[in-house]
Amino acid sequence: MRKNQVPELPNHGACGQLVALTLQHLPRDRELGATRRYGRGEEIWAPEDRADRVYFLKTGQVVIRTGKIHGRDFVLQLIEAEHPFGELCCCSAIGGLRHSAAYAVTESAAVEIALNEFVQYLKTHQGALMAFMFGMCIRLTEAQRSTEMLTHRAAEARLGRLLLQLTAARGRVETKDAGEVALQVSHQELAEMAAMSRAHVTVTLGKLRQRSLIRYGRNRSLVVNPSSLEQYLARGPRARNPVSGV
Amino acid sequence: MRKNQVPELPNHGACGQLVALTLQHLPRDRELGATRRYGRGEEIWAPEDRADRVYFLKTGQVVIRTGKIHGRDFVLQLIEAEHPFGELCCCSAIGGLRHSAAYAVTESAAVEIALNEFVQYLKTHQGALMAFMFGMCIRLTEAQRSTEMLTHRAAEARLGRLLLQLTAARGRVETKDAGEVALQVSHQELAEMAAMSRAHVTVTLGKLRQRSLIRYGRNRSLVVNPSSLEQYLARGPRARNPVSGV
DNA sequence: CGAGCATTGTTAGCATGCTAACATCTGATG
DNA sequence: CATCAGATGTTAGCATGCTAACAATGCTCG
Repeated sequence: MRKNQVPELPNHGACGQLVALTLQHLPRDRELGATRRYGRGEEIWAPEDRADRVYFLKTGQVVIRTGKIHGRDFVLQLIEAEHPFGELCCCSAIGGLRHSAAYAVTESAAVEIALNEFVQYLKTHQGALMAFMFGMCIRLTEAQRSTEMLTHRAAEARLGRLLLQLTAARGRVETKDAGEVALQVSHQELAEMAAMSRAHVTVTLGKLRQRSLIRYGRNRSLVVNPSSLEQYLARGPRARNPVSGV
Repeated sequence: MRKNQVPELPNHGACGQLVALTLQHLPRDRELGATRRYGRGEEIWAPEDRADRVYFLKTGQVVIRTGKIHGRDFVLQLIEAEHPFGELCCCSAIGGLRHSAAYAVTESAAVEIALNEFVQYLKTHQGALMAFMFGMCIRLTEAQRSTEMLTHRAAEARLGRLLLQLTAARGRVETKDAGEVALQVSHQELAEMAAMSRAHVTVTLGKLRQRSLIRYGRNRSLVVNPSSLEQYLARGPRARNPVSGV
């Protein structure tokens, strides 16, 4: 009785863009927070810093990692312009500390707001609070997909699922009819997201390319065919024959 | 400049209990949703079901999994009484579908609320919305910790971190002075959370037991010494000597 | 008590990902 | 053009987790 029946709510997949709280929803008059600038690769916070501020990225790109960049740690999240980051409240942070690290990928600027100030703002702006809450739901969904991706131990499964996630989150449509999506990402970056070695990413991508599930080359972006890839992964590791190359 | 300075906000770790929205915050007069009952092991939703309802668990326990229970899938989240689940809004769900599965672990009862009804309630109850938002922050933090745990490929690291997570989330204090925490969990359950095989969980727990980082036995609960374990894991896999047994 | 069942313990052999090292290719830079 | 840095491609050997199967233990229930 709870299967796909008549949709009770319109199903508009991309509505995340519309409802999540972004920089545009904050007051423009600078009464909230102050802008900070970061150079390429600069640390924004470290694991042992207090989680007492929220940021909204104005320009550039920011990456949230599981730990300091020179350790054996991985990427948790990529933040694009306009979006909030560091938004986990002090209460939810373990011991009030970050337990993660944030770095500017490229030269970046972000509005930094003290947590209590931000919470006060949300309390007095119902719409912003609602939007922020929806944004949190979206983040949580993404985090759960990452978790799901990481539970796959086989390289093709893990990397394949990561690609599907990325095409959904930040893909650029390549061919309308074939439904292909282009990604701008290096093997190194994929390795850090999928928690694999760079070498193994290269090898595994090569296998997917042989099967024509993806296309790429030096200096050309990675083009994914999500539906074929999805179908391939759904078949399960057992059902796969080696590529029948000759 | 952003290191540990004077705390700007009180650091009360357990405040999650106080601020997250639970069943207690909903109106008692049943104007919201209806109670449903589930038998032990019964499916509450499947991956292909529409994500158009929110639940609050009244009694029992519920588990959210990455997929149907007989496949090779794993545990995303455990839900205890009073807490909400299925709370990812339709917008954030991919294509409006669940992409996860929920099962009653034990005989359970839950209030089921249509999503639009719930959103409407939040819109008209500022406090509930705020509490719900904080709850989402907590969930997101937990999800990111799970992700971090899964990026560790070595068995001791992954399982050890899972234990630390569990002691923080649902541990029962065993000895006050030694700071030990007891967990009620089977090797099978640990395997499903850490995405390992059951046999390997047994072996790895055995190693941790040999090092006196944990205690357990048939029919006795798993007792963890979080600080020693934390310290042990922080040393890193390379620094470890084999157990100097004799 | 005895049978059945779930949990924990153990092992051999296999599959697969990682490390490390090096090769190739491309674009940028002086 | 020559050089360099970064990205991709490739391989051999090793480390480690998994599969599968079975043993041992303790609880539950007739």
